Amino acid sequence: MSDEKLTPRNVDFSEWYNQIVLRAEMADYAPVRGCMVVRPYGWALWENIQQALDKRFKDTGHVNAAFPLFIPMSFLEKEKEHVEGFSPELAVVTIGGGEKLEEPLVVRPTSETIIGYMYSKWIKSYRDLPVLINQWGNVVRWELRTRLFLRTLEFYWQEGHTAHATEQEAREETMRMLQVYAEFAVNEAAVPVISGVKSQTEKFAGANMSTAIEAMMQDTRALQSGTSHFLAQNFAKAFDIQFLDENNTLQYAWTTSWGLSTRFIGAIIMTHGDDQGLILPPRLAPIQAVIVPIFKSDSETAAVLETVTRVQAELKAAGIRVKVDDRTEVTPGFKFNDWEMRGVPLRIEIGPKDVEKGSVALARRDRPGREGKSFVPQAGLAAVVADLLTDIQKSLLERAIAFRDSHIFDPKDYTELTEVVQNGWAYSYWCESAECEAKVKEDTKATTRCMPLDQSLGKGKCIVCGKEAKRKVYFAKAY
RNA sequence: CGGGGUGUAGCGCAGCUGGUAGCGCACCGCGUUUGGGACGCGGGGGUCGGCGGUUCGAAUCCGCCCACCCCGACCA
Repeated sequence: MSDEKLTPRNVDFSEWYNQIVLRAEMADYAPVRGCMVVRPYGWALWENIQQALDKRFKDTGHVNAAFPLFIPMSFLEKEKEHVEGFSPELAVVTIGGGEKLEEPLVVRPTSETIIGYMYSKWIKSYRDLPVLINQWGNVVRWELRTRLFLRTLEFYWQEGHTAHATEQEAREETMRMLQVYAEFAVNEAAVPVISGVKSQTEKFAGANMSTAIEAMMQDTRALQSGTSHFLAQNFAKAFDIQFLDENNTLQYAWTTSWGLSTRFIGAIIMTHGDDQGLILPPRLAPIQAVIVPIFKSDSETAAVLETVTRVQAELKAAGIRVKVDDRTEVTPGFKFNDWEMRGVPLRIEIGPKDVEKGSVALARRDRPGREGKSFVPQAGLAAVVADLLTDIQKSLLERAIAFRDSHIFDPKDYTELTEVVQNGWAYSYWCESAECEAKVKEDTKATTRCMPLDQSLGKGKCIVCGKEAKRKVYFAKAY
């Protein structure tokens, strides 16, 4: 697969990205426009993402369930903003079993509506609340322009849908899950994110307030990598999710929804990858260490393979995800490049010299060439490897933070803002008017990404119009 | 939907002054190789996007259609 040099990032970032996805065998184009096949290596990464997130969801009291793929068209129409937001990108089934359907079925673009319908059946009392359900599944949005992982017609994700007795509880849930996403991104994927509130124009169709984690890719464009929405009583009213409270008063529930998709794989690729290929964070990497055996003669082969097998067993016993590349049809040099393309964090070379000296050669993926190489004894290798993986994880995060922070600017005036967003993000006061937001978008193609939560409120002038502004927002070109 | 482009082997391409298809990589077999993308020999694989027209003869010329890609509008 990895038979040629990658297009370097600084030559054509998009091309670099596409080549990595294909050559690392993360995904491939499907026969239907805009659809992709997630290949085993890409899916293994997704499974590790799922595990890391699912644990966090369970730890915060959520349970999993599965709702249908098809949603009656009329459900979408019950929430005004929701249908306006999603109708242009719906896939609709009109024929089933050869018969024209009474009512068209929408292939779910998101499941607020059908889950809202079910919640109205299940929720009758304050004692039924909160309902904290998540589902892992796929959805379809008929996008015009697609990119592997970043925007495909069909994508895999999880969507959490919760219902609460009070506004405060629902708001807390919205923020809790935003925090879960942020913590996951930073600690598992080494993707530093900025979390905050979306503007009214950027929010989810049907939400009162949307929040998101935003990550900076290496071309400085922003990638919304996870969202958490406070839906107020909008869907509860549309679907009659009502309950009797302690005082026997009928109340509408307060709901939230939150999601993170296979798009996150794109975030990992574009945060960490280099001109050799992918670099996966050790905590999520399907293969954390790959052993490349090296030998010439038959007599060497036996000795090398014996050592390789023993080292493999020791690492595996230590809980390290290790693979031996025992292919005989390609040379070690080919394998080095191949595993670099696939982003395996650590390579272990074992050859005749190592058998003789009782050593192995280690090469860390995040530091190319001689700098990342070391020669260590076979004795106690598992501990050394574990420490190295920890260090690689840490280094990746530090590097990504350094990149991000060196590309965030505080422009002095509007002219400077229009300049900095060409190669970075601007963090500026904004009056929160749609007009000023639209002006920036028209002049620069940059949009508001999010307004961080931990701001001390109350001072500053809008970078666009000069009026009083309460808080700052990130302006950036986005995916 | 507007502007531009491309369709020839799995991928990338050549052939386009008409004469019945070729190169590189990949793939299969054998042998030699193996510490940074090995080499030799042999081999398999193509309705030339589709339909129609011109012609003795079309990958090649003409017409229509289709698909995909890029730019824009739109977007998790």
